[in-house]
Amino acid sequence: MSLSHAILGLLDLAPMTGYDLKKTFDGSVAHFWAADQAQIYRTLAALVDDGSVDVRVVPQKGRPDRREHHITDDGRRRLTAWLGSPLEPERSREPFLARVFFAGREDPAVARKLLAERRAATEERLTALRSLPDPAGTPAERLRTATLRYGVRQLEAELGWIDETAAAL
Amino acid sequence: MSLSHAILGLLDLAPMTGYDLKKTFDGSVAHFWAADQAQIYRTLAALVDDGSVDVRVVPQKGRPDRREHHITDDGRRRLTAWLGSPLEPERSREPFLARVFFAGREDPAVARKLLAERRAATEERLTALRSLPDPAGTPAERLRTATLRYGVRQLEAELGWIDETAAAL
DNA sequence: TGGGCATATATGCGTGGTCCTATATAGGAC
DNA sequence: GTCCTATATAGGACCACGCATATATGCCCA
Repeated sequence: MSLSHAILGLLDLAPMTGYDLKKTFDGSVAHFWAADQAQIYRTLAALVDDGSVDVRVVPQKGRPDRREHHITDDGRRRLTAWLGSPLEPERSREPFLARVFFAGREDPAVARKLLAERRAATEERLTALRSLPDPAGTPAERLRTATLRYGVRQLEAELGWIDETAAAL
Repeated sequence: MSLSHAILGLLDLAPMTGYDLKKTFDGSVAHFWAADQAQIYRTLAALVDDGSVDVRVVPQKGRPDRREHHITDDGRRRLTAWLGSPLEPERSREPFLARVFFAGREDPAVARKLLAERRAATEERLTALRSLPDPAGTPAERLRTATLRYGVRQLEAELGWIDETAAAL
């Protein structure tokens, strides 16, 4: 359940409503974490239950009240514990590679189409990543922008592999 | 539900029991797909239900009967349809990058430890990948080994990023 | 007046998936 | 004799998640 930790991390930067969190996930952390709106609200409720977060209702005129979620000391402790805990082994799951692996039973055109489609998608994601601001500031900011550079490197490596593989067909 | 397609793909290469499939997932396709044993049996049952696969029971002495699963013509059609269908957009979920992103609130030692741990894990996976045989044979075999080279490229890119990022701390 | 968009929260349903445990048998190690 | 490993299958509990949908309101634009 890394989503709860990601939420704690974001609430540590600033108190937010579920709605704010959704926008943040879709914006500044989309390159490494996608979150469903319903799941955000559910996880938020669980975090309130276990005391990691508390809610302050801010009335608004003309709009539903903001239920602003603030991280608690307990929440900060859990965040710190997570950041210091050993890395969980990641289990791979890459549908694209699965297709490549099995594409051999089809006409060569299928594999070519696969690679071409992926190339387009990868290029698109690369432009999206590169257009994001990359100012190196405080150490904390540098770590955050490093996650963007990670994406750029991975995508560039992928383009290289696609071209090599397509050429070998 | 890519697992069902991965299973169909493997059964297209050779008929197998659930047990065989588990070994295959842990072995030759582990670099791009991890599968839980219970989930394999459940998915296999679903594939039998929808006619993609049929079972031939092969009695054995001293061991439980082999329930050998064979792909049917319907199954082959579904496999082909999947291989030709448009790529699903992949939603990212990278716990490691999430940690890096939020590590800024901690002592610099935390980020350093994070990168060092990841470096070791990445290096380990690289050696595992490189030790696998890589003979270019038929076009189908070349596509399968291409998925290994994909992993090598990604891991190498990651090592580069880790070193760059660690140096910038 | 009506439509579309932004703000804001929440439930229900289904499903894919992980972990744990149970069952059955044989061979080899200690 | 007991324990471990390999072969082989499967159910139960639980969980995180994705998608669809509902509700409420105010603003702007046509």
